[in-house]
Amino acid sequence: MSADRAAHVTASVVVPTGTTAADAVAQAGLPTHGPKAIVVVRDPGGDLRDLSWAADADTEVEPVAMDSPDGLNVLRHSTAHVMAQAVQDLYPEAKLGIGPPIENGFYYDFDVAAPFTPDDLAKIEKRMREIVKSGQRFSRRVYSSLEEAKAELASEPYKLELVDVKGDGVDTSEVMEVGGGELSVYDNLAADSDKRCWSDLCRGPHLPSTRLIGAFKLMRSAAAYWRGSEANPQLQRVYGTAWPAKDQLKDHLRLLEEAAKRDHRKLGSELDLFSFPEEIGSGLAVFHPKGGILRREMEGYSRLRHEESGYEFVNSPHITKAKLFETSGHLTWFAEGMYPPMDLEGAQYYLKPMNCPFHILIFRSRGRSYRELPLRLFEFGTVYRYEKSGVVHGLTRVRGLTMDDAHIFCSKEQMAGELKSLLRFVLDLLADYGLSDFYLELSTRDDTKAKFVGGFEEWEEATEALRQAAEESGLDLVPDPGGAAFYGPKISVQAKDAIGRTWQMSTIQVDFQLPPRFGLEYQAADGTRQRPIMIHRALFGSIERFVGVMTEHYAGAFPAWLAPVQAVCIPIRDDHVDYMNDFAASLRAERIRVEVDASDDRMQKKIRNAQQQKIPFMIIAGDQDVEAGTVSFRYRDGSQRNGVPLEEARAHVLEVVRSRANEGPSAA
RNA sequence: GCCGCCUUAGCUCAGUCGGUUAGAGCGGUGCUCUCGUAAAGCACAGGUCGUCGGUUCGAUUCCGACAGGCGGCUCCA
Repeated sequence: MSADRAAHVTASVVVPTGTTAADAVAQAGLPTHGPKAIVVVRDPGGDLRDLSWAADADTEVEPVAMDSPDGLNVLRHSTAHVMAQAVQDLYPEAKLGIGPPIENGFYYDFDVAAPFTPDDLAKIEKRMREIVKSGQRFSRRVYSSLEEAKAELASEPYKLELVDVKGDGVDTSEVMEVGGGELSVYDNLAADSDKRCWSDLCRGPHLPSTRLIGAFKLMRSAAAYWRGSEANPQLQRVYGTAWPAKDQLKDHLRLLEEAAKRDHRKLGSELDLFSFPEEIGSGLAVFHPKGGILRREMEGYSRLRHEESGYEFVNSPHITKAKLFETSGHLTWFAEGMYPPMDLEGAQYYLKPMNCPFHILIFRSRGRSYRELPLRLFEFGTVYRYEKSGVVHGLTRVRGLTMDDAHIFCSKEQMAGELKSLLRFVLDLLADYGLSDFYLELSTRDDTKAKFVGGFEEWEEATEALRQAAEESGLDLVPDPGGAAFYGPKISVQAKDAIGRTWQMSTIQVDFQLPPRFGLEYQAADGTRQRPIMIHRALFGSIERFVGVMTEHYAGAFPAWLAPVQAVCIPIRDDHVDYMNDFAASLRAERIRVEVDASDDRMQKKIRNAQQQKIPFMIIAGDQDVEAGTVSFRYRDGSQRNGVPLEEARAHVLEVVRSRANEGPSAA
């Protein structure tokens, strides 16, 4: 049981034979309304049941409160139903898709003639309020047969399709509409009569009443493919959020605002870090001087760590003749992700979408001995990928990117150890940049799907080695069956940022495809020729994405060691400029990035400017400080340290920067 | 790539129901002010209203295509 869930567990109650869960909850004196209301119960089999569920034998159940993770899902799922009812009230021709709860909210898909406008959403929201207020009851009903279900759902083509999918025995566990051993429908009944207002094919469970929906808001509408496939028609998806109480909705909206303030695209231009000039093309960034410093610092520290960990640095060109990518197989399986070729002197050249083939050629440039393994080749390699126009997004999804890419060539025997130390290395390095909350995803082969390269045993061995490395890290490991590339399984490191959003960072991938394609081999101790195992890995993913993630993680207030400008000296009057220049020069001599603001702004304005630029140290001096031979610090958090002797001030800045501390600085 | 929305000064945004000189704040430049912890004052410069085409006597405004952006879907470092 997760800690999250444990915190919400209420002592179990017994539902006596022939009575309902609601009776038992009321009997136990548990809340039945308000944000902490018990909305469903968990039966001994672990399934969630409506409060109207009746026991056919004395049954011990666990009451589930609305503000628990399961309770929130129920709330949001029920709110999705309310929304669908509102939509069909207002747009009777709308056909229903699916409407599950998601993180922080829910969505529902509709087939409508025209997409929803913001005005439509406002109308839908208004209608939803009426429904919520009217206190409709959710009532479960089970279809006695497939035919009965189909007859009732005759006007809902998508629901019919779901019923049939279920009939096919396909796993539909992720579809809320159908599940378990029966087909059920939820009727919304008017509060004071048993009049049926609306129904939806659904496995439930649901809130007892719409009145329990404390707060909700429709967020946006967008198109989504039916059942997630590009080949299917697009439905209109409406996203909403729902909470047990109004304050929680407010908090959630505040969090979204906070996230918007951290948006690296916005901060990127505010802090003059990078831009995407239209003239260059979509998804192609230029880094301005300040963004350039960020990259240089990030790359520099990474280089240092790689050097210490036995990596060798290589370089490779950005374009190559087609043959290389024919050999590697990229042109057969990655062509749609590549820029089209250019014809030169009778040959076709391609921009490289990946670095691996180049590193392979370096491995193959001469005979290799087992004594050289593991051979770790590292490069900040810039690659170009033709991303579909709709997916390009800030720095996190671009068409030109620089990977901190390495390929490790090792023997089969070395693989497990190498993976283990590699994962440790990855996590340590990310932690040095201030990311510390991780989980891992293990992407494995899905045997029911596409073809795979390599034998079953190779896959097993590599997957096991990855799994062991992951497990030894002690981090949560989320399986991602079928997520592997066809040439090998992988671990990806997901990092949570300062406000809890997760980003895919590093990937560690075992490759069975390329070594044989390029005929790689080395000479073993016994004189035989062996094929090396190849591991691909990128820690930042791409420098561009990493800059974006760091920007959002720190909300632009970078740690002093990364900050493009580490200190600004602010003279209070013109005649303090020389004093500040001298002090700045003494810092600059220690490679501190320091500026003196000698503009004719008032010092309050200079502080405001430095604050907005999120500069770690503001160093101020006026008459008092000049006379005393001191300076005064103001930090980003507004805290101050006044009258610090010059030598001490200098040592303080150096200490904070050189420690690569990711917190502060602050006087606090 | 698909669906919807958006594009006016370096930035954030007004505005034009199709009609002489398109506005504001910030930012920039100049001058005045010389000031102790988040915005001193004044003045000036800056826009062929994303691009191309169409409709019209006349288009920044209406229509279309394209480019770029935003939110999703699919995909992904």
